[in-house]
Amino acid sequence: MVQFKILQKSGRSRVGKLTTPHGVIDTPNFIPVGTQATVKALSVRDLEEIGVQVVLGNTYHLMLRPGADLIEKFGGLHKFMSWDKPIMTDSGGFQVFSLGVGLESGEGKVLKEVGNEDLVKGQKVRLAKVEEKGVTFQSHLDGSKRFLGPRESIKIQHQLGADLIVAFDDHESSKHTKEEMKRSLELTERWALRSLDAYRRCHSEPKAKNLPRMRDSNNRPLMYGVVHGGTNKELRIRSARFTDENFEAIAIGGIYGKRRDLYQIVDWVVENISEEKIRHLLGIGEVEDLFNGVEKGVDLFDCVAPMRRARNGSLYISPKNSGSVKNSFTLNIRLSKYALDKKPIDHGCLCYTCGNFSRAYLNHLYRANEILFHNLATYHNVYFITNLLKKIREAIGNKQFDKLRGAFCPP
RNA sequence: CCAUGGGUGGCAGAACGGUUUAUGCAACAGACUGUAAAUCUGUGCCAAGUAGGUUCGACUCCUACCCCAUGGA
Repeated sequence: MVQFKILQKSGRSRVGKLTTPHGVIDTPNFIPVGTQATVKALSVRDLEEIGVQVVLGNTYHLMLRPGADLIEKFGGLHKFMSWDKPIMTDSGGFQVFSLGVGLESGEGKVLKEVGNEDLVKGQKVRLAKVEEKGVTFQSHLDGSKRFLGPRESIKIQHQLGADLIVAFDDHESSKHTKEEMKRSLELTERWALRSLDAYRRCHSEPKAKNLPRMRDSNNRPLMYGVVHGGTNKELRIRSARFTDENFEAIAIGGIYGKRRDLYQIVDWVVENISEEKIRHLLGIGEVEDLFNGVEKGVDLFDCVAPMRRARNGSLYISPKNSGSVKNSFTLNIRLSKYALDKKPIDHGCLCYTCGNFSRAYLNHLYRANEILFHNLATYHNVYFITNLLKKIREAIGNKQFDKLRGAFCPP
C-alpha cells in the first residue's frame, strides 16, 4: 500500500510524505527519469549518494528491450537494476505517440475514423493506429509491429514491480480542434477505466489470464490517473474531476505549450481535485517550473532535462553564481571562456563534482569527449535539482518558500 | 641526382574548364521539460605551394621553380 500524508502547508504548497513498498518519498520532490532502467551516466551508488529517493523507468522502452518478462524473471525492476528505493513507471502512452513510427503509411482513411494521428516531428511523418483497445505502433528498435493498451501497460508495470504507476492515456498533442481534443479526452477516460480494471484484476484476481500475480497486497503500487484536456479550461476541469473521482493519485499530463499555459493548466486542475491526493506534474522539471509548480500545489515532478542538459554541457548554477530565469539557471560549460576557469561549476554547491573539479577540467572533459564528463555533469545537475527540492521542502516548513522563490525568480 | 605520385579551408578529404567549390572533424554559438539525445540546429572559415602562361573564364590545362612521399643510383 502506498500512503500519502500532508505534513505542512503554506498557501497551496505542501510538504508531505509518500510511503511506498520501497520506502518513503518526501514531497515536493523530483524524480530523475531513468528510461531504460538507468539514469543515464549515473550509478545507483551515485543516486543514493546524491539523496535521490525515487527514479522513473519507462514501460515503452523496457517492454521493447529487454522485455517485461525478462525483468520479471529477474525479480522485477528493483532487483534488475539494483535499486531498492521507490520506482515509478510511465505508462508508455507518451512514447507510443511521440515516437511510435508509422504503420501503413499510405492509408489514412480507415485509420482516421478511429482517430489516427499523423504526428509530424521534423520531416518524418509518424503514424500510430489508435483503436478502442489501444495503440498499434512500430518499434523504434527494429520496426516490428507492437501493441500497447491500458491492459498491456498496467500488466507490464506490474511485471516491472513499480511502486508508482500511471494509467494509459491518449495524447492530444497534435489535435487542434476542440472536438478532436474532446474525443481524445474521452478515449483517455475510457482507457483510465480500463487501466483501473486491469489494476484490480492484478490484485483481486491473481489468476486472471495474462496478468501477473501480486504476491503481497502490501506491494500494491499507487496508480495515477492522468489529467488531459490540452489548454482547454472546460476539458481540463472535466478531466480533473473525472480523475479525482476515480483515482487516488493525480498526474497532470499532456503539457506541450508555453509556460503560461502550463501554470494555467495546473491551476485549473488543482482547483478541481481533492487536496489530500498526491499530485504529479508529468515531464516538467526546469528550475523555474519547479518553483511555480510547487507554489501551485504540485508534489512530484519528473523530467529528463537535468540529465539531458548535463550531457549537453548545460550545468545548473544558483542565483549567486548568476543563475537566472533568463539563462535557465545554467551555464554552458562548452564555452571557451571556461577553459581557464578555476572555479567549480556552482560555487557553494556541496556535490562531489563541485567539491573536486574546476570548470576548466569539465570544459576539457567535454571537449575531449571523455565519458567521465557525463557522470560528473549529470551528478551535479541531479544533485542541484534534488537539493533544490530539499531546500524547497524546508522552506515551506519554515514559511520561507516565497523568500526562496524570490531568490531564484524575482517577481 | 633520376623516376613516379602528390601539394585544396585549422586538420582530413572530394569533385569540377564556368553563377556563392563539397563533405567530415575541429572552432564559434544556440537549443534541450512523462529520453530514438555522449543529441540536434546554426555560423565562420577572407581555402588551391610559388611564379608565369593558355583561355571570354582556371582550383581544374601548360611551363618553370619550391616542397612532400615512395622507389632507385
